[in-house]
Amino acid sequence: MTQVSVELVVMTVQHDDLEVLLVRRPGNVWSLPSGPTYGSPLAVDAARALHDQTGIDGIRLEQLFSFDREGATQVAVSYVALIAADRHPLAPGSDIVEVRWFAINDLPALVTGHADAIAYGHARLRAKTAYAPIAVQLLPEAFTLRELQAVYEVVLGERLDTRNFRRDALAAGIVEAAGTARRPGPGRPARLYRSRGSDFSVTARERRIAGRIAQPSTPDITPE
Amino acid sequence: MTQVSVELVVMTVQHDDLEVLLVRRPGNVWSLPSGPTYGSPLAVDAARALHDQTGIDGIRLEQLFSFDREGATQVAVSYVALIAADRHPLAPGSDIVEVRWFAINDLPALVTGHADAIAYGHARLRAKTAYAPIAVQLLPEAFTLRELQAVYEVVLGERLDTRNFRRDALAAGIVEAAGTARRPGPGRPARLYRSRGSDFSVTARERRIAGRIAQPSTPDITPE
DNA sequence: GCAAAAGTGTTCTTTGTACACCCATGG
DNA sequence: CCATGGGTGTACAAAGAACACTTTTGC
Repeated sequence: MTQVSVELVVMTVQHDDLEVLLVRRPGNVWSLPSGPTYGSPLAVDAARALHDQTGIDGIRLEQLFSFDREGATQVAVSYVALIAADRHPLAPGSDIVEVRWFAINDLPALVTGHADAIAYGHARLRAKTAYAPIAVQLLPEAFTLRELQAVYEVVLGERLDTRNFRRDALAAGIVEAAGTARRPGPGRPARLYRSRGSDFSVTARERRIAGRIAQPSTPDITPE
Repeated sequence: MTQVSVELVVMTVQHDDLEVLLVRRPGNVWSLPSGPTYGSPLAVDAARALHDQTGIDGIRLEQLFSFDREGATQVAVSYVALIAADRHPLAPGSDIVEVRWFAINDLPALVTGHADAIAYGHARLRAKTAYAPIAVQLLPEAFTLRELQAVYEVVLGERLDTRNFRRDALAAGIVEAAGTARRPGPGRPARLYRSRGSDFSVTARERRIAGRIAQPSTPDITPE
């Protein structure tokens, strides 16, 4: 009976904030990019919807949750992704009037249920922080440790201690030195690092935060 | 286009082993209990399939993953549960020839993809161990700490240190004393405990184990 | 009195957290 | 020479891991 649709929670770090990608169809409120399935693998259908509606392509998607919303006749399989906004110019698709990044703490009115999906996507992202080198994919090939830390702080929504962060990031071996930056303005020039693509865990406070992710409000079934 | 089905990874601890519930339809190999959707909330449809095929009722389901398997025209939304086998007698449904618990390390030939679903369900269960009082729902109202430890050991597939386990379980405050057991055979009689329903974390090795759960092999989409 | 299971504490190591000052540069 | 941002180390607290013997009972 039930039909399947896909929807995407695509996030970025920009303007010192975590932002989500939203689209607006003519005469509608904002919503997550979403679309029907065509019988390809779901993730392929999701990638297609994303490409058609926002112009974004070639990103890694991770399945998030399948929502069966009150009164909906469809099951929406959602995907999350974290990308570098500046490497993915936006191009609204034909039935889309607007595509835009919104700060996750300052969302516009949304299609029912999409706010939940975003919240859950954010939780998943925070959780991954504890064991995956998430930030690295957001930064240019070479970056400073302060930039890396800034990304983590935005994703976690929490200030990190610089000394501990550096110690942990270096110890985890995700980065290797790559020269020295020559940024404009005053201040000592920073060292540059590049990703070593290995496994990561900034084992500290992130792990605590990561621990418990409740499922979104699909009602539990517990009769009697 | 795509249709939705539901399937269930229902687990128990029995015979010193973690077991999964499987069903067999006439002329078929074993499979997870599964069924179509009827437009009710998915979890309700899942509960119905479980009840119709196995006779099991009234259990708490948690969404696991949505599988879109190679060549399948359906998306299978899977659910996990952990129950006490002895409190749920099995009653094969009308189109089922056999319902049985199988040790998770000794599964029969299965419908394609179901082994993955089981493995992922097991991983999820292990992960929950770190922060949820999972074992308590498997034991009778009053139980000994050794019984509780045995459940954890089976779920984690790992031997735990008795002294550390007791310290942590008591410190976590999930159990309270409830008299003394008088089990047959030699040996000092054990104290009984009952669940206090509070939150739990046997914070030790479980957390390490819990950390990383990779998604099952839905192929990642990463063009270019 | 011995076999069987229950119960109990301490030490060491690792991980996490808090915290304040000097360094290199541009203007 | 000062404002700006980069970089560094140490001490304390908490959590985890390892480890062996005594107690209570049935037979």
